[in-house]
Amino acid sequence: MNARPTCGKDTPRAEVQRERILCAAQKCFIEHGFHAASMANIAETAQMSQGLLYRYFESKSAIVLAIVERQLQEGRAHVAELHSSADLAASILDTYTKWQARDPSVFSAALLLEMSAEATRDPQIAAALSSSDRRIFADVQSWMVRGQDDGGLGLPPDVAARRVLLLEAFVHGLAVIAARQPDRDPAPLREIIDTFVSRLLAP
Amino acid sequence: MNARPTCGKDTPRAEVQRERILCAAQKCFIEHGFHAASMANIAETAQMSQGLLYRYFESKSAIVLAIVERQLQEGRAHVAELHSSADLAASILDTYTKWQARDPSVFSAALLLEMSAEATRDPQIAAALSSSDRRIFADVQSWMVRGQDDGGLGLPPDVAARRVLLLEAFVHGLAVIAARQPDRDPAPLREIIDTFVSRLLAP
Amino acid sequence: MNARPTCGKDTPRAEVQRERILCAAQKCFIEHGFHAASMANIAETAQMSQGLLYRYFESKSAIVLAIVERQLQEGRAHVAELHSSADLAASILDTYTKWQARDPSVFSAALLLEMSAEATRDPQIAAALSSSDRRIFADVQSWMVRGQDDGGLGLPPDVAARRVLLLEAFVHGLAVIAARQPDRDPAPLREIIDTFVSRLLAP
Amino acid sequence: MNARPTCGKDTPRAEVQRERILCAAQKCFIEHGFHAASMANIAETAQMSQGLLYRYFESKSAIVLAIVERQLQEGRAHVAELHSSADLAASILDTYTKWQARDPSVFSAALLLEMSAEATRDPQIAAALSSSDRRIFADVQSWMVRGQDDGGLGLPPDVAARRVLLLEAFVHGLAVIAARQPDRDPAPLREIIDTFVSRLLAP
DNA sequence: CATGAATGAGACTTCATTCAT
DNA sequence: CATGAATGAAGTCTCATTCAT
Repeated sequence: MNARPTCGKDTPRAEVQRERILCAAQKCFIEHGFHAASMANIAETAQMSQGLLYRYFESKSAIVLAIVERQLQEGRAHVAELHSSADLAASILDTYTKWQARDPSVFSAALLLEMSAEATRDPQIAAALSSSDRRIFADVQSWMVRGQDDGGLGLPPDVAARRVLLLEAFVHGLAVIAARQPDRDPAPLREIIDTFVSRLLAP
Repeated sequence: MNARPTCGKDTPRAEVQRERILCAAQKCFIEHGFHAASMANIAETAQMSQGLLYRYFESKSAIVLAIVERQLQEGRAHVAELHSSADLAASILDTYTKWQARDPSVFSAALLLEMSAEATRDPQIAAALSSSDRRIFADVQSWMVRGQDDGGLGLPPDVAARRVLLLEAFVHGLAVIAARQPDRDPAPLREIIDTFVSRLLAP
Repeated sequence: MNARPTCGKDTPRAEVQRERILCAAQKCFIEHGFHAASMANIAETAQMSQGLLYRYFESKSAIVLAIVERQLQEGRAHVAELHSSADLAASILDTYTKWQARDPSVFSAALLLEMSAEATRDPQIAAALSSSDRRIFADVQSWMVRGQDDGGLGLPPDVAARRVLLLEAFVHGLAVIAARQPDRDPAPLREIIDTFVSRLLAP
Repeated sequence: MNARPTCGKDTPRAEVQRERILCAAQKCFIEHGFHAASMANIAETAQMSQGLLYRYFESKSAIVLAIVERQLQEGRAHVAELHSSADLAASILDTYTKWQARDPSVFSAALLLEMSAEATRDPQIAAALSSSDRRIFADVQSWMVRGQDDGGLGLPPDVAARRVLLLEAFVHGLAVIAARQPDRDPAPLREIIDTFVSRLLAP
């Protein structure tokens, strides 16, 4: 019954292998999408046999979920930087630029969108996204509420809540634009980001 | 409730069949995603044999492409209504509400996102989206440029361009939010849409 | 979701195909056992593609179950002949002889044993066997209870019940012997069957 | 409850390991069947690595064969007790009761049946069963032939041979009944065993 | 025009077995 | 002696596509 009786340990080896698999999987998922990417694909990219994948992950959907959570973590990290940043606009622009460049190393607009679409159908993914979104929301809101001498914006909670939502929509919208318009001139983007941010932060 | 709400057009026989297939396909794609939906699925939903699908479409990906173009058309129709609307905010809210409700009749946030992600990988889809986006962009921009006595905003072209982009990002971002947060209270959304629109249209 | 939307019909064609598959499956199961026989095996024996098997049976275990029920039916038919037979002993000997000869056409001692063992683990098979056994038990018992002028034995029900059980054990035991001792001289078998039957039918 | 009830023999190291493996294998085979039980399963149950299994057994089928021989030995031991027993009927009833209870400690009706079915296909198993059966046959026969003052039955060899066969069929038949009818009331069994034995031993 | 039976490739997954450590 | 990571073949099942009817 139990496929991995003595393996689940957090031995460094196992962790390295999981990383290798997740790296490969991320690459494949970005390149082909969650469904079109095959385990054969992932195994080849990770330079291991297909069978070995199953020593470290119970199923393909477990890998998908791990990648989803990984992306969410990276997203949260970005956001953390973001609101600690002196220059919110620069940070958003940086994110957008990476999305548009399709740098497969870390972050991916396509994955963000596919994850979001998949959340519509897969309850596990929906739960992961929901939990992550709530955490990010709270983080950003608390930043906006914090006093200005603490690096915050000093907004009342209800106002902050609305602005977080506004920001969330805008940033996610940039992901859609990055995916759909890889050749777009980034200059106007810089401008609208600046506009948006300055108006967002205005009282 | 009715499976084919927009299908009853008075078209020659072949066109009717294509419509039936596309309606079925749309339903299936929304429900399962482009890859997870099968031809068997579509045929069953369209109440016809699988073989017949191939008389009207060369392959599954041809159906996908047709659906993509269909969605884009519907999107353009929405946008046309939208900027002719006296109340832009109400129109956006209406769209968002349908997205969140997952009304399978016409429009789908999940499909919008999956299409956008897929554009990253499939050149045909990318081309379709790009062409459609450009057309929408031009439409909306020309509306903004048009004089206020013509129902426009009377903005200079370069300013209009930036605002279109801003609007595009915002609306697409709402699709992401609708997909990821099906249980979210829509009240704050109404507020931020109002805020956004009023500031957007402001000079 | 539904793999065979318009197929389950009892068209003659479908019935023929199901028969072909079951014939092939029976042969394979007898030859290799339920688990060791593969779908590839069955498909090849039935001279069709593996995929086609799934148009007529939902899964391998559905085929196994169908074969189990088929064997049980054949068993019941044998039993029906058996107790209508003027010569019970000859009928049992005939069954034993077929078992020992491993005639793969209809009946199989190996399958009977494997089924019985599998009933220990698979609830569906257990249910099928249990239901069939009960029916056979009742049939034979009612024969024994029936008056002698009706071709029965005229036994009281409780006595009949014990004799049916005794007979059941003996016949199943012959299946084990047939499986384990393919080269055994059948002569002593004839004798013990005669002995057993004559003592069984004695008052 | 204890996983290795009969394992604690005082043997050199290697023998102890083999025993551990065989005990684990027996448990797994009873629980899942010969084919469905995996080496991973056995290793886990034996609390050792999979690799180690191969130090003591050449292959899975070697383990299967060893288990078969083990069961046969236990069977012979039972039979030895049996015919030395003052009360044959009680001994058979005891065996049947254990079979029906599916006491995993030593003996298993399911394994007996699966072994017998497998003998139909695997020559090695067939040979093992055949040899064991012959030995048991001779044992029991010689007991029946022995004089009554020696604890035997004092039967002539040819009569004895037929009675052994009869007994063999009956006892194996009980195994089938035990496997197929786990919920059967054991009372009638006691009665038919008594009947059978008393008539068997009668001259 | 329409059907749906049929195919073959390929998907995910399991497993007996080997081997470096 | 012992481990458990690794492999590759094989298993079950799905699916886009074709074709005789």
